[in-house]
Amino acid sequence: MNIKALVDTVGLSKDTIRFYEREGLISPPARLSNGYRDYDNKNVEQLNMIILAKNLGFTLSEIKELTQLLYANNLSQTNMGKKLVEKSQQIDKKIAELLNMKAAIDEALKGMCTYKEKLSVS
Amino acid sequence: MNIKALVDTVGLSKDTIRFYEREGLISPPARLSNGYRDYDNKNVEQLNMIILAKNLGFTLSEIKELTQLLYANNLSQTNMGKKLVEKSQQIDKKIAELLNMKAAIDEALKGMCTYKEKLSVS
DNA sequence: ATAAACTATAGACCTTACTCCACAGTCAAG
DNA sequence: CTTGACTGTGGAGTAAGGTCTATAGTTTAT
Repeated sequence: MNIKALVDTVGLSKDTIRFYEREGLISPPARLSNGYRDYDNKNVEQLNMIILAKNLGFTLSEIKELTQLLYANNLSQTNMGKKLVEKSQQIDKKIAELLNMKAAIDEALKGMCTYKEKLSVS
Repeated sequence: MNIKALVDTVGLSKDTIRFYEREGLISPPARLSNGYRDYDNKNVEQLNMIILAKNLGFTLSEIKELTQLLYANNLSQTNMGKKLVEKSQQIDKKIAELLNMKAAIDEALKGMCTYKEKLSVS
């Protein structure tokens, strides 16, 4: 698939996709005889993972590490295992923090309801 | 409390704290007669919330909106309620995405284990 | 065979979120 | 009453993460 199709599939700009390639966040796509890039499903998967991870506050260098763990086959197994467990724990922490924030928001909402009740009683 | 104490409490640099003040992310602290800032617990709370939210991938302008919702008293109640519910849903979505990523990581870990088993059998 | 749409590279430019610097006033300890 | 740690302001500088522009080759439809 050419870059236009990829842009339409993942919703990133072509500049961003090529920037990610330069930065080593996605595997360099195959090239056609004319020099055009020819992306595959793995690239789509990688980009979707990047979008997800970015939205969750991971930096590009963290994402680079993560995608390399998820898509590379050439890392030492024990090393990789250690890092994956680490990432998994990092994610658990983020989930806990999100629950925390949600609690603060719900608190604020509850406060508002109390206020409204007071209004409707008086 | 002066800025030094605040720095020691929240772990941000003084430059960052003053930057957040300029950007309207925290309430402007009271000033002593000599012009020094005099922070209170509300400021500490606000900064902790900012740290949390930043770590979760919210931009400063999103955080500005959020903290204004949580700490301001001068917003129209219905408007505020709507936005808080919106934020709450946004957070639910992030949690779902994190669980997704965790699944991908666990998948990779499982794959590794299978690989290891094969090795130990052969 | 030419216009319109696509692709490539290289490098300049931009925004966000800090971070640092210069210069000046303030305060507490010895 | 000076030295060292603190505070203030304004403005320049920096790193990350893109985004845009110029210039040039390719392909498809008419």
